[in-house]
Amino acid sequence: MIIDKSSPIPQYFQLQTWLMEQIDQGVFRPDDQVPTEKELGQLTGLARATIRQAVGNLVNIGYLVRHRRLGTYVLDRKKENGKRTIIGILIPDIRTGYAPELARGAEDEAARQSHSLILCNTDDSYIMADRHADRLIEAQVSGIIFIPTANPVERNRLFIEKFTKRDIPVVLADRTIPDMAVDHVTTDNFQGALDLTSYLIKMGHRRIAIILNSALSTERERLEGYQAALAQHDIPVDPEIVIAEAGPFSKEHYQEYISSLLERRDRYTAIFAGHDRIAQLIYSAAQELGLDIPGDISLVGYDDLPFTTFSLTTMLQPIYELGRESLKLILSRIRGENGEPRRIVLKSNLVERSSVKALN
Amino acid sequence: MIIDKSSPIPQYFQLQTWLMEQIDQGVFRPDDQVPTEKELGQLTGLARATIRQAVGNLVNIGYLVRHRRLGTYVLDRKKENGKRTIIGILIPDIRTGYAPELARGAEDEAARQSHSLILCNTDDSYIMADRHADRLIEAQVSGIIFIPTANPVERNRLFIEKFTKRDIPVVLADRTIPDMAVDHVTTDNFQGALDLTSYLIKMGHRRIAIILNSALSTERERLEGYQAALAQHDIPVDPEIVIAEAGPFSKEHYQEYISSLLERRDRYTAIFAGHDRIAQLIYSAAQELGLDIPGDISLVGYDDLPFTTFSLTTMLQPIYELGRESLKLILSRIRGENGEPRRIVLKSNLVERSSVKALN
DNA sequence: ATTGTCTATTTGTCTATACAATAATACTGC
DNA sequence: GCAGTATTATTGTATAGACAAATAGACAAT
Repeated sequence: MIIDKSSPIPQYFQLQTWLMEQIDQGVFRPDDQVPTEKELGQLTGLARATIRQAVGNLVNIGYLVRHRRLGTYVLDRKKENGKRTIIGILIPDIRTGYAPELARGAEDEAARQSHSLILCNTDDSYIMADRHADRLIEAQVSGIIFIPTANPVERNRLFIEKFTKRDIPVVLADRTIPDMAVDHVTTDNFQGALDLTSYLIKMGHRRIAIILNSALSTERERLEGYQAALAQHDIPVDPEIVIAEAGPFSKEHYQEYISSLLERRDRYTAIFAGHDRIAQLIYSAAQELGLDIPGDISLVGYDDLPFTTFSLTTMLQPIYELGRESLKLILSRIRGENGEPRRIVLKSNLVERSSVKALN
Repeated sequence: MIIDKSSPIPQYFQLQTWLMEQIDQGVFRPDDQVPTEKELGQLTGLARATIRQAVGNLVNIGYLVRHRRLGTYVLDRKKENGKRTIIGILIPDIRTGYAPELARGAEDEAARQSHSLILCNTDDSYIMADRHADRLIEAQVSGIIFIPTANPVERNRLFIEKFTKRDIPVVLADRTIPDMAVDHVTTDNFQGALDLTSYLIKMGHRRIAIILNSALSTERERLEGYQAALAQHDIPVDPEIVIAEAGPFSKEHYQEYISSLLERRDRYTAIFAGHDRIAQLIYSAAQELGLDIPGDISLVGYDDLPFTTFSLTTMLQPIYELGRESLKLILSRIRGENGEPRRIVLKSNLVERSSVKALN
C-alpha cells in the first residue's frame, strides 16, 4: 500500500514522498504524465483535497507541473535548471598569480552563456574552503570550479564530497587530486617541464637546480618532467639542489629556501623555478647579492605571468583558456551530461626571453 | 469589502492580494500577528479552506509564518533576507589595476558575514554592464557594488536605475556619478592629488605635466587637486602639458598621448600620471627613448599597485579597505537602513620612492 | 520551586462535495 | 473539407465540517 493510515506521518506527506521516489527512481520519467487526481484517489483511497495538497507541494518545489484538463506532468529538472545558474569558483587568492586570468576566462564564458560566478578566495587553506562550501550550498550553486588547496589530499577530498553528495558537480582546475574520479582541466605540466628542462640542457646546462611546492599536483608533475628530461640526457639528479617541500608557503618560507639555494650556487648553473612568482623572488634575491641573471645564474619560470620586472624565459600556460574550459565542462555536467570523469589537458608553450645564458 | 464575490478573480487570490497590501502598507507590520483564520473567516465570509489557501501561498513566498496555536505572523523580510544574500560586484576587469585588491577586500568581508559575491567584468563598457544587469536581477542579488564605466554619465545612470527601480540598493565604489543620489565609497582624490602635486613643487618642480582619463570622476578630481596645488603656489597651468581626454582607453591610445607628451619634454620637469598603469607606460616609453627616470624626468603615479618594475613615488589608495567598506555599506542597505545617501571617503598616503629628483 | 495536568486556542490534516474553466476530441451541418 | 458545436476529462476554485497536534497559560501536586 502507498498510504499507511495508522502512521503518524501525514498522509499527504506520505503520498508526496511516494511520488518523489517514483520520479527519482524513474518510474515516472521527465515529461511523463503522473496519474490524475482521480486515479491517485483510487490508488490511495485519499480525498481529492489531500491529493491536491501533496501534488501542490511538489509543484511548488518544482517536481511537477499541472495543466488544466491535460493532467499533471513530471518536470524535466535538468532542462529547467540548466537555463541560468550560479557556479562557485574557489581559487587561492584573486590578487595573485594566475588567479585573475583564470577567473576572467571563467567569467567571460559564464556571462556569454548567461550564468553567474560566485568568487571565493581560499588562501590555499581547507579551513577557508570549507567555510565557503556551506555558503555556496545555501546559495544553491549548481556547480563548483575548484583549485585544490595546498593541504593534504584527504582534506580536499572531503571538501569535494560535500558537493558531490548533494549532486552538485565539481570540476578541478589546474591542480588535481590523485585517485579521485573528478573532472579535471589542466595543462600538461609533465611535458611542459620536460620541454623546459630539455631547453636548459640544450643551452648547455647540466647542473640544474629546481625549487617548487610539492603540495601541489602541478608542481609535482613538473618535478617528474624535470627528472625525465635529466634521465633522457643521462644526467644524475643531485638531491642537494632539488628543493621540493610540501605545504602552503608564505613569501618568507620561499625566501629562506631561495637563500639557502643561492648559497650552494657552485653546484648548478641554472635554476628551474616551480612557478613565475618563485622566479621573481629568486631574481630579487640574486640582485641583492649582486648576482646577474643570466650572467651568473640562468633562470626559468613557469606560468608566464604578466610581469614587467625582468625578461624571464618561462612556460606559457593558457590560463584564460583553462578558466573557460573549466566553465564549459562544469556547465555540461550541470546540463546533465553524465559519464566517466573527463580530463582536459591544454598545451603550454615555451616563451624564450633572456634569462638563460647559452653555455656552449 | 475585502472580497468581491462577483469578480472573476479567485477569492483566495483577492484575500492574498489584500493581505500583501496590508503588509506592504504597514498596516500589519513585521512580527505582528495577522488575524487568525477564524477572524479572517468572519472578516471575509470565506470558508476556512479558502483562507488557508491564501495564507498558505503567502507563507510559501515568505510573507508570513504560521505557528501552531500561536497564530500567523508577518515575516520580517529585511531581517530574513539580510541573513545570507548574494551581492553583485561590477568592476572593469579582474585582471588589471586595483580590481583584484578591491574584489578581495569585498569578498573577505562578504565571506566574514556569510554573504556571497557574484563577479562581473564590464571592461568599462556600459553594454557589457547592461548584459550583466539582467543576469544579476534574475539571480536575485540583494545589492550591487558598481564601479561606473568610462561611459557618459547618462549610461551609468540608466544602469543604476535598473536596480533602484527594483529596490535593489547600489553602492558606487571608487568612481562616482555627478548629481546622483547614490551611496559612494571613495578616496579623497582631490586632496591626494593636491598633496602629490605639492610634493613635486616642494621638490623644486614648477612645470608639471599631467596625463589622465577625464571620463573617470576620480581622475577629474585629481586634475582639480593638481590645479589647486599649482594655484596655491601661483604657478599658471600650461594647457600644452595637460592631457585630460575622455573615453575608455586602450593601451595604444595612452601610448600615443605619452609619446606626444614626451616630444614636448622641454616644457616640464615632472609628469603626474593619472594612475600607476599610465606611469608604468611612461616609464617604458622613456626607457625606449633612452631617458632616465628620475634623472631626465621625474614621475609620480597614483594607486600604489604592487609592481616591481621600478621604484615609483605614488599615492597609496587603501583599495582593499575600499572594497570592504563598499561591502559593509551595501549590507547595511540590504538590512533595511534607509536615509540619505552616504559618502565614505578614505584617506590616501603619499609613498615616497625614487622616481622624483629634487631640483633644489 | 519544580513538575505535572488541564484547558482553550490556533494551526495542521483530512473528508466529502460542488461547480467553473480549459482544452482535446468527436461530432454536426454546410 | 471545414467551421462551428457539443462532449468530456482534468485541474481550479470554493464550501462545510471534523478531528489532531501543539502550546501558552492557569492551576494543582509534589
